[in-house]
Amino acid sequence: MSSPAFHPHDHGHCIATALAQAEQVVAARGLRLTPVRRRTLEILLERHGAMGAYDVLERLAEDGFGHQPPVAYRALDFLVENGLAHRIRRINAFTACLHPGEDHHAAFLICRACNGVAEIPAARLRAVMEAGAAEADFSIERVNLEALGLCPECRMAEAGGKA
Amino acid sequence: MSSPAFHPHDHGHCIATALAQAEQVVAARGLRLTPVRRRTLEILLERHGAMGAYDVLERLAEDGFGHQPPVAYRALDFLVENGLAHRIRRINAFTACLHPGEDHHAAFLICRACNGVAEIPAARLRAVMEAGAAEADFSIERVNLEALGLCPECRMAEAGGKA
DNA sequence: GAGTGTAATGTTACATAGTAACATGTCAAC
DNA sequence: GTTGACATGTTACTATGTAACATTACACTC
Ligand SMILES: [Zn+2]
Ligand SMILES: [Zn+2]
Ligand SMILES: [Zn+2]
Ligand SMILES: [Zn+2]
Repeated sequence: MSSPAFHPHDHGHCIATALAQAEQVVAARGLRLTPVRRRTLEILLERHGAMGAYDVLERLAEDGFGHQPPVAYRALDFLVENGLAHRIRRINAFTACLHPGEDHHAAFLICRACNGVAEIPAARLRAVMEAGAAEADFSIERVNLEALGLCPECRMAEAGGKA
Repeated sequence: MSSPAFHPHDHGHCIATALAQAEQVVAARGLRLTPVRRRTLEILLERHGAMGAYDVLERLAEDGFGHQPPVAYRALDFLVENGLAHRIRRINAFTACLHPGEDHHAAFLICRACNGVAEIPAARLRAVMEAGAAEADFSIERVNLEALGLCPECRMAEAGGKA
């Protein structure tokens, strides 16, 4: 199964399974998926896309949660630390993880036009990276593998716009 | 030759060749390595490390250049656009490129303790990334391949510190 | 060698992103 | 019902990055 992110699919299914798995992960670790945290995850799950912390915050505020940056950052950090979301450094944004629980190394395809994000498996990438690091006697702790470009839809739109 | 960045070496040589190559690249493109730009590159070249734009700016200001952020960002952007420096998104910083001119895709090993940065070849990484993108029908324009961890020296220091 | 166009530099002012520190609330355990 | 741990909220601030515009340097023309 390749990433459905950029293609039509039953996204309700994505959301349902991601939430269910999130519950499990959190329970297994003896942590709590509190209202803010859950809502934050739901917001991220609305699209296969990335959202800035301040956009998330705005949504949370609308829902009656706090209005200050730490409210969003704390929830987002919680999700990231527990593998329920990923941070996309390239665009200072966050995206929900589609298959939390599975200990995976992910890479990201980021559409510069629509902020869409697809998560692709990165086991091989990680391995190659580790090999390079070994040669330099460097010990890797975290990796960020991100590609910026155009998703199929936005590529069409750009090509069409020129015509 | 593996990356010398984290090991003792004749760094004057790194600097000299990088500057010479920079001159060539810029001349070949009909651009100008003006004083600010050159000085910015020299500052980045002082170490195999990453510097934030504001740190660079401070140094530039000391040398009599402007004191405002755009001064640094413009010079840095020029260097990045022409392959003379790289931007490290993970830590919002910039690092000099060690072999400009050669059209290369680089990955970076970033020491979280000393901000040291080693550039490693990323042709294979890029290829794997492209393969993943192809499956998702995504067209890549730029990639960021970064690993955070500890360089050999800082790893020793940390291990030693515990003892 | 004055005039003109372009690139580069500089400035002000602002936008966006992220965090430290502390006060308050919640809730389970004892 | 008190304690302790965690979660939420706030204020206030730091850090990073840009838009917009004024000024300067310099090549090129006439
Ligand atoms: Zn979906
Ligand atoms: Zn798109
Ligand atoms: Zn060197
Ligand atoms: Zn180090």
